[in-house]
Amino acid sequence: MAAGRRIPEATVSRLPLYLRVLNEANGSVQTISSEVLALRAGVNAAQVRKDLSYLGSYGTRGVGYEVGYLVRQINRRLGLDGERHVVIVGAGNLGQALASYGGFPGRGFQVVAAFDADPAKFGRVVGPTRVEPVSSLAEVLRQRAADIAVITTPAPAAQAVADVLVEAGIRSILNFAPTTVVVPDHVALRQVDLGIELQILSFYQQSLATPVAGF
Amino acid sequence: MAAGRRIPEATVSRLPLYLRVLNEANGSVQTISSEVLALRAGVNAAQVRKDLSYLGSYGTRGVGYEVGYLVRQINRRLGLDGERHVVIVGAGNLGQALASYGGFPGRGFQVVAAFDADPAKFGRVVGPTRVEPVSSLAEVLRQRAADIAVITTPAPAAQAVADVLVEAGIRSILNFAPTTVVVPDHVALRQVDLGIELQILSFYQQSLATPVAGF
DNA sequence: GCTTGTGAAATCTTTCACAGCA
DNA sequence: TGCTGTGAAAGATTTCACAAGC
Repeated sequence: MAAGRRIPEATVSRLPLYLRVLNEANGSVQTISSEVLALRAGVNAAQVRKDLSYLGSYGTRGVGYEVGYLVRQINRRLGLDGERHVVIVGAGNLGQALASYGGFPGRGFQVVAAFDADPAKFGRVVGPTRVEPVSSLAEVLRQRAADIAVITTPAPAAQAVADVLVEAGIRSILNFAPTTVVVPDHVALRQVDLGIELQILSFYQQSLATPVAGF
Repeated sequence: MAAGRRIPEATVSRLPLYLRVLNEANGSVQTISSEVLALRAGVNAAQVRKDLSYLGSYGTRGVGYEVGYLVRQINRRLGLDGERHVVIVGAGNLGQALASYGGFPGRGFQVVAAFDADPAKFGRVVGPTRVEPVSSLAEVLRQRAADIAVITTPAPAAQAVADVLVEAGIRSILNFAPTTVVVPDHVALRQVDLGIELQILSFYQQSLATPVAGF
């Protein structure tokens, strides 16, 4: 009954997590209950049920959710049906790491190109492809029907790269450069700052330490 | 007046973002208004003011916030005063990328060791250190007074590594392996799954595409 | 006049609790 | 009986709007 509704942002951010748990469980079990799924995902069971209810009524009362079927529904709803072509701009350490990242192929993401501004890196093998000059970006993007671009350049280059990507017609950008880039409304943008993760962790650590009274 | 209160989780997750903007602005201006800070951080100005009010009343009405002073207050509140020693477990591509990640040194994080299970990698230079055998983990952790551990191993090894880390007395863990690890309550844990970022991006892209009517 | 700091309102998210169905 | 699906309650977060202060 909730099937047609808009999915809350908080739910969207948890669906990939459920997907991960479901894929790990797949093969060993046919069905999974909200309770088990919640336990493995580290959330509350009611939350799992509410989240999944936004996709539709895909569970069976008294039984649980059919794993394979649920995986397909979540994938469909996240827009992860087909294979997606990813290009990586910036073949430094992080770019190389992502190009050969194990978590991509199994999830439908295929790295089809990697770029860098440094001629010394041209031709070097990174993951399933080779480094190409950033000047050929626009052309290669079209040739290989790229869907998603990942920016792993140093911060000062990020905005210029984003501009070229947008100009070349890319619609999704994942930015790992530790600086904010601005894109037009029709481009989906997600920013990830690895340094920030460590800073937040520091706060958690501190707030765990402060009120401790156990012995 | 709000200075002593508990800081909401949502606020904590934005403070590092403000820190980034402030550090970029530092030097070129003395003070910054909530409006400018909000614009550059991509949030609402009222939100910036409310967030900063949890730290105390550090702004000046009619003027704004003194940049250097605000940076120090945020750092202090996040527990980022001193230098923190980071060890990286798993010297694959991602581990190497993090070891030489530019975003760490300027933020007070120093990589003091890197480990791997593969003897072929022992001694290899990664960032400011060399790869050591994971069997020496506990000993090295204590020797170099490590504060934070980053797990960049393949998924199957992550839990075992986390167990060793906890046993060796580490109090903060950042896990990049695409699997959930479990640690005792007194350990601060943060999980980052790079694949999930791409999946969420796919959803955004799709939801942008769906209701479009512009021309 | 300009910008902060903050109650109060609006909105979003989580959790509860139980009816409904296999 | 067991587990989903979901209204309704509780809680958290965001936004508004304006008094207070430089």
